Amino acid sequence: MADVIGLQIIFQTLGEANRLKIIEFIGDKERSVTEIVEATGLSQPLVSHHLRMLREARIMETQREGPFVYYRIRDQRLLEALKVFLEIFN
Amino acid sequence: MADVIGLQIIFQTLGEANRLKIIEFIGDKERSVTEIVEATGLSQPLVSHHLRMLREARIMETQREGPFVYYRIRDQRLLEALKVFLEIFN
DNA sequence: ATAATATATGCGTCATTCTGCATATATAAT
DNA sequence: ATTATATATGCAGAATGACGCATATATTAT
Repeated sequence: MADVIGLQIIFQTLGEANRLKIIEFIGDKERSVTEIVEATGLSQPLVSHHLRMLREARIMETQREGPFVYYRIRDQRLLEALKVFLEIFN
Repeated sequence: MADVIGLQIIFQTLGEANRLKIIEFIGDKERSVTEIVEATGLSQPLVSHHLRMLREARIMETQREGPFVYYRIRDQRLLEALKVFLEIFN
């Protein structure tokens, strides 16, 4: 169970309400920034800011298609791990 | 995958280096505050402070035995979940 | 080239959190 | 009661992070 300290950035990034909202909205799908803005009600710069953190933490990855940038969760096992956390802490 | 927002406190609490050190040291065992202080090299008040947050987040639970307070991880499945995170993010 | 839409970045401010230090409380022994 | 050890708490300063706003960059269409 060594190296847990390396997870600091991950948990730091997950420990913010708006980023969790974004993750919950994206789920196992792909979503453009605009879609995320509309779904969350956050300002576009704020969403971009949080998406950047999620990408830099390697929680999400992006794919540009024309003028749109689609975000998705990089490793779908993360969603399973989140379910485990939900079981542990109601 | 709803309610993920409820995990904010958990991830916030896990997203700090000293607390991760404490978790890593405790593992599946019980440890007194003094043992944690010695193992981490942190000051005793600082360790107490972080332990309080871990307890309030229901990540850890305590048991007093005489003058000692032993801390342990409340649900051992958390350790498995951390392993999954380590697999996802090297 | 200009305009329109989509996304990203820079900066200042406010709020939150970590830490050190001093001190308080709890338990046990003499 | 006093002393010693174990743990917890209060407060102030420093560091960090979120947010709003303005603006920059990228892409497509006219």
